[in-house]
Amino acid sequence: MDFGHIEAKWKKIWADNNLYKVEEDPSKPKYYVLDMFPYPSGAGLHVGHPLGYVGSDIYSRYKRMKGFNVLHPMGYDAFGLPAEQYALDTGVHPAKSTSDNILRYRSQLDNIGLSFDWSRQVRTDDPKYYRWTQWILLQLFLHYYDKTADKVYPISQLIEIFETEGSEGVNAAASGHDQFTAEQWTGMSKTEQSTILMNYRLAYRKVGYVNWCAALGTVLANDEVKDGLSERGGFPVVQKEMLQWSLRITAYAERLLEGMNTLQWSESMKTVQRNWIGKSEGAFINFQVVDQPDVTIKVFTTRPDTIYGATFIVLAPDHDLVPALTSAEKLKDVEAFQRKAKEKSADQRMAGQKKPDGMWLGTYALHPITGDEIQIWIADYVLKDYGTGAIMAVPGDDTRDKAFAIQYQLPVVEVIDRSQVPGAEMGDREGIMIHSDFLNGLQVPAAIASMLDYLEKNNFGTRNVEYKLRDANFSRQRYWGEPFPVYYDDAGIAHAMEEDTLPLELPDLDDFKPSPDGRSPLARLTTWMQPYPGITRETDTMPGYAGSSWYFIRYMDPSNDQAFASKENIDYWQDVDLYVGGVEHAVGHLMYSRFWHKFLYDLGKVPTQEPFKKLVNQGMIQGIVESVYLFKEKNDGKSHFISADLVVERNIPKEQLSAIPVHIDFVTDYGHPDTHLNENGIAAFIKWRPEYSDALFETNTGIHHFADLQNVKLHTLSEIGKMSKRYHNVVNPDDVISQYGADCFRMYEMFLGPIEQSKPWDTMGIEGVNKFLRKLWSLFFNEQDEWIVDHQTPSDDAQKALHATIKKINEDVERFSFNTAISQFMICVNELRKLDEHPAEILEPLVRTIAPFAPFVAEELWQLLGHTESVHVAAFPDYDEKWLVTTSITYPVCINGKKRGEINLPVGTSNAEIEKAAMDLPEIIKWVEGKPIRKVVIVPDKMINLVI
RNA sequence: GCGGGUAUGGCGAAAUUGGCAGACGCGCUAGACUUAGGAUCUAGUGCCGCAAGGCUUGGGGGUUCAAGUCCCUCUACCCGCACCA
Repeated sequence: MDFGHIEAKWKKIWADNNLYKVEEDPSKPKYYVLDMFPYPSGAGLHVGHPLGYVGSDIYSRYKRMKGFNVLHPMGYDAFGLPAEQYALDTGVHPAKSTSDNILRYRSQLDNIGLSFDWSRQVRTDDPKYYRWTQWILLQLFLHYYDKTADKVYPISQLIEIFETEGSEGVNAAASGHDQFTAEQWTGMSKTEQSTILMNYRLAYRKVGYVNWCAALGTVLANDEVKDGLSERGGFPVVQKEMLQWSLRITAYAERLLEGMNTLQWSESMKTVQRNWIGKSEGAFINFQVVDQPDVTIKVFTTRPDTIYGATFIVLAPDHDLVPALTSAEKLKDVEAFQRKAKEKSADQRMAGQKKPDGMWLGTYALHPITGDEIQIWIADYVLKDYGTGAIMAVPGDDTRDKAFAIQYQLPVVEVIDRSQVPGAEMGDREGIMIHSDFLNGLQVPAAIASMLDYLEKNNFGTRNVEYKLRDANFSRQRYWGEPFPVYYDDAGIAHAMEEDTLPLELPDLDDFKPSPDGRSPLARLTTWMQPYPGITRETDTMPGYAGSSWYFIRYMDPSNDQAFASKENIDYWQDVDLYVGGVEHAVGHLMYSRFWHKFLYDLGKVPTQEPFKKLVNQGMIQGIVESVYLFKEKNDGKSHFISADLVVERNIPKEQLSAIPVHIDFVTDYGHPDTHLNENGIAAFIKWRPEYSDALFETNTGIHHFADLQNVKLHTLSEIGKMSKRYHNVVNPDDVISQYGADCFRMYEMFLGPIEQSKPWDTMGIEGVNKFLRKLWSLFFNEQDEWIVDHQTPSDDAQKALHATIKKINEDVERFSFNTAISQFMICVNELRKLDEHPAEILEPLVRTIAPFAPFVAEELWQLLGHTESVHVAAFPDYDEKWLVTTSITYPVCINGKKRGEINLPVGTSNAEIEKAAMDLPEIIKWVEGKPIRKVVIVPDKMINLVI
């Protein structure tokens, strides 16, 4: 079998015939299988990337053969930080490097034999594409969200309301709560009006604290920041006040939460999104300030029932009311505290978790119910941007408040008795209220309800729902992204560009480096920034997730220049039936896409509320990281390596050693616990890293100098880790394919284990799949390479093997269990080889069954079987029950659940006969030893159990 | 700390509804063929035991005629969020 020849041949024929091109066809049911499109990074694909692609490809091919009209497209997420960062690293213009990388990706993807309809390819950096990204952004800019109707309306409609009724009747998602009459509105200047409208637009510009990453020279969204570092590159991120574009995703918080209930996503994926949205229900409660009747502090709490335990108030250090609430004698100290708090990085604040830091403002508030005077504090454990930035502290039932109260010796009042609830802890919604006046004796949930009613009836507060979800920052001070289709007039008022002037193309720029001062590279191009007097363009660009938030719709109608996709095509393809991609997009891409999709739904542009019905998260393929140990400090001035087994033996602390990742091609037992460098390996290592040319190697045969290596085995440290250039363990699919063929590569990736699971790339097992493919081939050709398929009548056993396989493959593919499907193929082929039959009647449907998995070999065999049409447009075979029915069943006979014998009985034997036959078995008689049988359980077609 | 997940041979794993645990593959062992090999084929391979047999799905307990699967509990590891009021 010459797979290289076969693959080259069919790749060409498929491309020449547009085999995988798909048209809208109302006569067939549609099915949309989508892969997350890749960033075309310079590193190319490694064997981990195609894991999901192969899975979705098998499913697509299977669905196609099952009669579905399958949309299975691919494209490139070409804009954004990764592409630009690569361009910066290499000094090549992003447009060029991106195009080069795309060519490389394409060739790698083609090598795997993926059935993408390339005529539908999209590139987010193509002006024909980002024209519509800009168009959607404009729609966001030109609409606001009405919370009463749960719908979006044009901003022009909001202006009409303001002109006729003022802000009174407006219940919209907004940044502020402006209150004005119609007269006041019409009396405002254009600038004032524009500022107010910005508070309502779904895409808006606002001054605020943002995640500024100086090393990357740009602002980042919350999901792009991990533990105070940028997700990309791991650079420090600080809070900086800047004028920025944002998207009002918070308007959709509740719908994003609710929509999840209809989705077939993994529980963990849904949980991550739910946590990110972070809904909590509770109440705002107002606290009057003593001696300042016109000042109230509004706190948010989810536990209004504990209000009798509220013994002090805590504000965030940067809360707006702090200056007004600080007494004269405390002013200096408070200001110093505020400065200190502001300087603290995220890390330091986390360290402060154990030791709360706070200060009394010197003033008091009135407890709304008891009328007690309680102290007002600031503390860094209260965050400005959650709730109201102020809390009522209940040290009796909140661990943080309690720690704080102990630290500063503030009063503690217990309000819940949990002595009757074993295992319940502070903060749990269990127990009985105490020291709480009319709530006393109530269970916590009842007390919450009762207190909410009480607060609202007496105007002490109102019910409220809070979300952790923040509006998404949408400005990047970078070159490689979509320009904003907006301009500013001389008054600084933002205006939407006219739709028919789109796209606003990204100008060519040679110096695209970010600037450390936060100005976008585009600002250097003054002729572009100010094309006409009185018009200034936005020089920030959109973030990476802009183009990826809607690309799946563009595939439905990729070359449309009248709309982002035609209504007919969207109505036909509807939504993505199956989306395959990595878990790393849990809160970024998947959240933004759902948000944009819901917005487009509200505009009446798409027919579904959710874009991705079913989501499968493929695992990562990990690499084996091999390292050699080097002592960090040895006083002889030489590098001193030590074998990993000695490190364990002598229990050498890891701090004294550094592990240096090594290339492993020159080592014998790749990836196994006893992996080592032998003499040749060490020689190769020294050649590769000449700085170690006079190193010493300590092994269990003593200390060796490089010059006199003999019988040396330097054991390495084998760990499972990321596949990365750094660890010299990247496996390129092209290399695997050239050695074993694409079909073998595809099947092996699937055979490795369940698709959702992460697993190390272990080359040992690939031989098994390779062997299987050769065995498959040997059903068609003998050792002399002669065609041996005949037209004899197949045996019943052969029929049974085939039809059992078809049935199992059907079930396994439907539930995405490709590893078990491949096992079944192996069983089937072994069976047929044993039977030594080669009937076309069996082999023809077998080829069709295996075609989604091994498209090249199947196609070749299909042609050899005399077909002129591709196997990939043939029908997936149906199995025939008649070959699967059995005439007799072998029952295991158990005594008390333990198998003691076996009995073969014809189908349809009555229970009484089965029972009698079982008890007459000699083994059973031996085991029963005449003891009475208490009970006989017969599970139909399964087993017989006797209870003695 | 909160939330989610996982745990099965030497290894990757299977067991779809509570019904013969370990399919399939790797590795290993023995044998055949051999220009002596990282090829191919055949057989064996969970553990203990000479055997009969016993034990076995992270540990402990429970429900059931029957538990990898259901319930309780403990442990370890992985992932996400993290002063969210």
